[in-house]
Amino acid sequence: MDVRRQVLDAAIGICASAGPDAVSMRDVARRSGVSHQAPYHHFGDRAGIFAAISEEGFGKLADAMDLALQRGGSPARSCLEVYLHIARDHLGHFRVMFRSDICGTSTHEHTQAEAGRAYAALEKMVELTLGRRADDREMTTWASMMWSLAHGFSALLIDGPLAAKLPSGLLVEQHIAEFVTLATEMVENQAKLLLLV
Amino acid sequence: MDVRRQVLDAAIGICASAGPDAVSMRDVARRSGVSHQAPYHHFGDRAGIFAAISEEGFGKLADAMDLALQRGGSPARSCLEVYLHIARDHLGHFRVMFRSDICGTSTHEHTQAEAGRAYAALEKMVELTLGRRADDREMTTWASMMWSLAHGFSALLIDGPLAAKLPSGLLVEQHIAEFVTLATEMVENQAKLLLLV
DNA sequence: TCAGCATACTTGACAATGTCAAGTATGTCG
DNA sequence: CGACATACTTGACATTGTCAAGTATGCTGA
Repeated sequence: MDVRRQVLDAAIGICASAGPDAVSMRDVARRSGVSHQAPYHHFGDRAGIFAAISEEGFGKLADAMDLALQRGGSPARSCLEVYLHIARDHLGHFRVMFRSDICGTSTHEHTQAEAGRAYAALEKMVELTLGRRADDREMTTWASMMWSLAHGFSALLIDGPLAAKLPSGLLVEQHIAEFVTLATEMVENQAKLLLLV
Repeated sequence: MDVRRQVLDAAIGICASAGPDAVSMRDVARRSGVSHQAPYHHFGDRAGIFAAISEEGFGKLADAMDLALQRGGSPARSCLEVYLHIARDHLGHFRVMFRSDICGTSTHEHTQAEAGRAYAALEKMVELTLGRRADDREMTTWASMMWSLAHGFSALLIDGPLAAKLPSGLLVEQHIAEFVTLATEMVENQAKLLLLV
């Protein structure tokens, strides 16, 4: 009944199974049992669908990070785990979220708002990890570093050549666990070191 | 005269300016002054062009990393700098190298060989940074971590939302320098710590 | 009650694209 | 000289994104 939702879900499904490039306006319309122009009414153009998927994805990420930080435990570890979890469990969203090229000119307003919420959670996590306030400069550097760890690993594992490089017999889940442990430990050691100086 | 090279360069240029999705067989043929089927002779299909670009890109990366490691200095810092340099200076290649979806089914043989060379350089760098041999398990974890730092940062800075998050007045070059310094220091501290235990 | 209007679509058309099929010209080699 | 590979070209086809113009349905204010 809800055409918008059906079209969106069809697109998300295709993104997860075959990637965003395989999403076609006419195909998602067909799958939703409507005419080839119905999606245009809800999303404007092809980029509009991707912007909507991206918005939803960043929303999920922000919510999950907020929740993880609220729950306590190591902030760095929690956020890394959440990031990887979202990337793997919402592959359709994740594959779109960082493709600004297909989401249209500088993305929609709502999409940027959700991305902003996620970035705010990231900064919160950095502050908790550092154990003190940081100025703009240091905050940006640390946020970039944490984000790079989480995002780089997700990207390389999901669509990149990393999965193929795992030694035989090593499960992906084990590798993820070891990565998260090393990254968390390293980051927290560095934070401690900075407190001492 | 060299149609293959002309087509490839046209495609690389479009990747750099508008992204791989904007590359069209007929367009690159037109730009090269040949018929719309000439590129098919050299590359088989659209994916073939991307596989060739990817091969060239990984080749450049592997060469640059080998050279950097040979030159001495901090291996971690050298490789991070090289990775960022390649990503920014060969944007057309970089945007394709990790898009396995558009490079065809599990990519071409040659492409994988070049990617393998780059990965070997990465492992060499990890070994130098750790200051000792590591078993498969530890090597994979460390390689993932270093690669994630370099790749995540490049991806977020170039096409992701990171560039927009820089505090006003902070140049991209400055941010890169600070990122590299923090990441190098952190990684090397962790390596030292592991040697003590 | 009914005209006016917004919402949620549909049908029809068009240029552009990826790719298959079949041609042609230019070597090169036994 | 003839067989064959290389490097193209011309022609066709289904599919795509999108513009333009229609239609049906529900609300809303006079």
